[in-house]
Amino acid sequence: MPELPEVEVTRLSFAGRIAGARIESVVLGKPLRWPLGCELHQLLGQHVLQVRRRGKYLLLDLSQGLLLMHLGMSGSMSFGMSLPAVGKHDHFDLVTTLGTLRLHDPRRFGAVVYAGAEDEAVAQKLLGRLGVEPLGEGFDALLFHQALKGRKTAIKQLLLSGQAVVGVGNIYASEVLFMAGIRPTTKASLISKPRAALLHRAIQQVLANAVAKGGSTLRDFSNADGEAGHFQLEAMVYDRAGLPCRVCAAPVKTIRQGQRSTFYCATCQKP
DNA sequence: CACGGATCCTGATGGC
DNA sequence: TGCCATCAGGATCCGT
Repeated sequence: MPELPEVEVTRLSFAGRIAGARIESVVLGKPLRWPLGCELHQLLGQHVLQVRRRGKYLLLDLSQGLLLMHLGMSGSMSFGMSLPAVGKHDHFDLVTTLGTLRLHDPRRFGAVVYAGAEDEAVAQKLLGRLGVEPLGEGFDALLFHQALKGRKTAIKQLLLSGQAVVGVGNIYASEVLFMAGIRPTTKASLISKPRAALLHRAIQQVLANAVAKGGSTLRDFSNADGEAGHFQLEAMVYDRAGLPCRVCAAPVKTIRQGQRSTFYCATCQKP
């Protein structure tokens, strides 16, 4: 589910309510992608100072360290004072004085990892090589064009890699390339400066709009209050194979790139 | 190093 | 309670 907009929508839905809370207990379910990396008692009594986001990671700043949370493919969170009983796919409960933050993740590609205050390496390993934030000051059109230079891979797969810019996943990769008029199979190195500028702007606009719409709910994504997103209703090409392009009415095409589905309009998007 | 593919896991869907 | 293949919003690891 979660690309940058869904992660940001999740963050916005509980960050203000958990700030200042004291951790009272932690309940673990089945193993997630990585081990938590600490004993549970190390978390107890710590306070949640604030909730930040880096790429698709949620970062809970604790009194003495950092809790990194990732939603993987199928994760979602809920937050409240009286959540339902722990279910089959609830794998992490952070019980605090202000409510319980719960990670629900059927496929368990998600993760919760603790990085102690003295432990720079843990966070560095997960966050150290991420590209720039698309909605931040550091996302510059010229630098973005530079990042495409020398990359032989298809632009869609480069976007997914998170090396040039973070947060663009499989839905929004197809969407931003449609808005920029660029064929997903185009080699990144062949994209001119003006077209890179179009793509840069499309990334900013599509992601910001998706956050405003509450993200995309294809199957079961919801924010920490259980509310679904609505961006998918206005997707231009994603999951629209064979349907008429919303601009030119030609049928939307679908291909596989790196074992992921890509959607595009062969008329509106040029190689 | 850059690239492409396999891989982790569970559930939904559709063809037979 | 049919069985099997395929696909699903991510990201790491491994071979070339």
